[in-house]
Amino acid sequence: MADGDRSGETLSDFESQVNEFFCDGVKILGLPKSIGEIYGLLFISPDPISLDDLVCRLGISKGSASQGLRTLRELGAVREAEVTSGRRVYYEPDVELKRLVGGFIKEQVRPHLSSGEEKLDSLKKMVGDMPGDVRSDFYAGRLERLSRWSSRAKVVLPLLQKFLGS
Amino acid sequence: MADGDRSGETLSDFESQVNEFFCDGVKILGLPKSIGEIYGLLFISPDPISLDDLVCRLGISKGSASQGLRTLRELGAVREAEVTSGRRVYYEPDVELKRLVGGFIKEQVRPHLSSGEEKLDSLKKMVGDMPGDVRSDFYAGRLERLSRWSSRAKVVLPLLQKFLGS
DNA sequence: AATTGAGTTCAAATAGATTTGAACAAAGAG
DNA sequence: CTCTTTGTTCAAATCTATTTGAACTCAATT
Repeated sequence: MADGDRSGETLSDFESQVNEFFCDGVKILGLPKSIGEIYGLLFISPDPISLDDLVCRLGISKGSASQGLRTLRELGAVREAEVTSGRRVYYEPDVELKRLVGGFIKEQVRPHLSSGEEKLDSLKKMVGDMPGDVRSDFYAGRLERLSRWSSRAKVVLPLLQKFLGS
Repeated sequence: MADGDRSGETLSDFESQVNEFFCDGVKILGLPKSIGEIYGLLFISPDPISLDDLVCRLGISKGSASQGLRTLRELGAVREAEVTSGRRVYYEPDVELKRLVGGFIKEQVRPHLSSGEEKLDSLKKMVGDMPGDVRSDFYAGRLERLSRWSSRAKVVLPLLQKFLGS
C-alpha cells in the first residue's frame, strides 16, 4: 500500500468538512449529495481513488458510487487515472473551473434549452392556429419574449465559459 | 367581471402547455413546480390574477398558491398590480429577463456563495493548524483553487446580469 | 472451465421536498 | 361587535428523487 494511503473506514474531520462544502455546491446545481461527496473526496485527495475506496471511506453503497462516478464522468468532472495497479480503475478529478462549467452547461443546460425551443415552436404554432382570438396578439408578443430569452441564453453561455477560462 | 375573464375552472390547452414550459424552466433552477405554474399563468395572462384565481384555475391549494406567490415576490418575479377592485390583491409578472435573473442571483445564488466562503475560511484555518502533515501543502493548494472559483463567480455574476440587460 | 474480483443495473426501500387543508389572523362590511 | 372575506401558517400527507443491495455481466486468473 502506498504510504499516502488513508483508506481507513472514516474521513478525517477536515475531509468531512470539505465534503460538506461540495455537497452544498452540487445541491445548488440540482445534483444529488452523493455526487458532491464523491467529487469532494477526489478533489481533496492527493492520490487517485477507486470505486471501492469511495464505498469504504464515504460509507455509501457500491450502487451509489458507481452511478455517481458515471454522472461525474459524463460531466467531465472526473477521469480515469493512469495507475492500473491490477485491473482496478482509479479516478482523479478535473479541477479546471472552465471545464467543469463547460461540462455542466453541455450536459445539463443545453439539453433543456433545446427542448425548450421545441416547445416554444409548438406554442407559436398554436397561436397561429387560433381563430380570431383577441388574445392572439398578446400571446404572440409573450412568446416572442420567450424566444428572446432563449437566444440571450445561447449567446451568454459560451461567453460565460470564456470568462471562466482564466 | 371583466370581459377578458377566463376564470373557468380549467386551463386551455394553450395555457397548459405554457405552464409545462415554465415548470421545466423552474425545475432547472431548483424551484418547485407550483412556482412554474403560477408564474406561467401570470406570464401568459393579459390581466392581473388574484390568489383565488390561481387556486381555481390551476387546481392547487390555497397554501401552495400563497407560498408560491411569496417566493415569487421575494425573487422579484411578481408584483402587486394597481387594480384593487375590492380588497383583493392582484398580481402581474415581471417579464424582464434581466431583473428575473438578478432576483434569482440575489436570493438564491449569493447566499450560497457567502456561506461557501465562510466554510472555506474555516477550512483554511484547519489546514493552518495541521501539525507537520505532509499533505498540508497540497490541501492549501486545493483550497486556494476553491477561493479562485469563488472570486471568479463573484466577478462573473454582475457581468452576466449586465449582458442580459439587453 | 470454474472461480474470483470489479463494476453495473434496477426494483424496492428510504429520505427529502412539496403540497394539502384545516386552523388561524387581519381587516373591511354590516 | 360580529360576520365575512382574504390570505397565512404549519403539521401531516403525498409525491419525487436518491440510495441501497442483491442479482448479474464481464474479464482476468487458476
